[in-house]
Amino acid sequence: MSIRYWLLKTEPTAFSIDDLASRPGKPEPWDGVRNYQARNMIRDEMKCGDQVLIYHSNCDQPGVTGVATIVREAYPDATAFQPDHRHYDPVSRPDQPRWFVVDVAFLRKLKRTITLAELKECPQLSGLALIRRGNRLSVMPVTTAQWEFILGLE
DNA sequence: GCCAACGTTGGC
DNA sequence: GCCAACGTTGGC
Repeated sequence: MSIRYWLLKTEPTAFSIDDLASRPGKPEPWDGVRNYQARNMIRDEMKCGDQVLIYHSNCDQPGVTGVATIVREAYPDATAFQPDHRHYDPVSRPDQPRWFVVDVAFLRKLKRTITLAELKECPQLSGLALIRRGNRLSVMPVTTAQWEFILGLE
């Protein structure tokens, strides 16, 4: 089975590609995902060696900013167990976790941000969940063709 | 800051 | 199980 490709959204004020780049060799748990569809992909489908596009949302220039790779497969999201944490979920318990993370490691930052506006104009990406109106999914699969096309825009 | 789109909650 | 109310996401 060959590797798969994904896109992960993050708000750069919370965690950005620069944050990831500043911790070379230090994997980061991709925590805080609280959506079942996204959770299922994290828990069931993302594998070590898969590659991910890092996407910045809710910022001046929404778009793809970098590339990372998965270095640890799903394990429980510890932030859900912490009452003081922004992502605390009392229903998720250590003996029966509801939310999961994978660890991602920095690969590279793109030379420029490939903006959402730009991606929207590409008919080759019409099937990508990101550009569908009203889309809120924070984790989504990217096909090999979409992956190569997006990085080809760099 | 606005607001459309979407997901979740909870009364019934 | 329905669905209105509410909260969140996230582009603009």
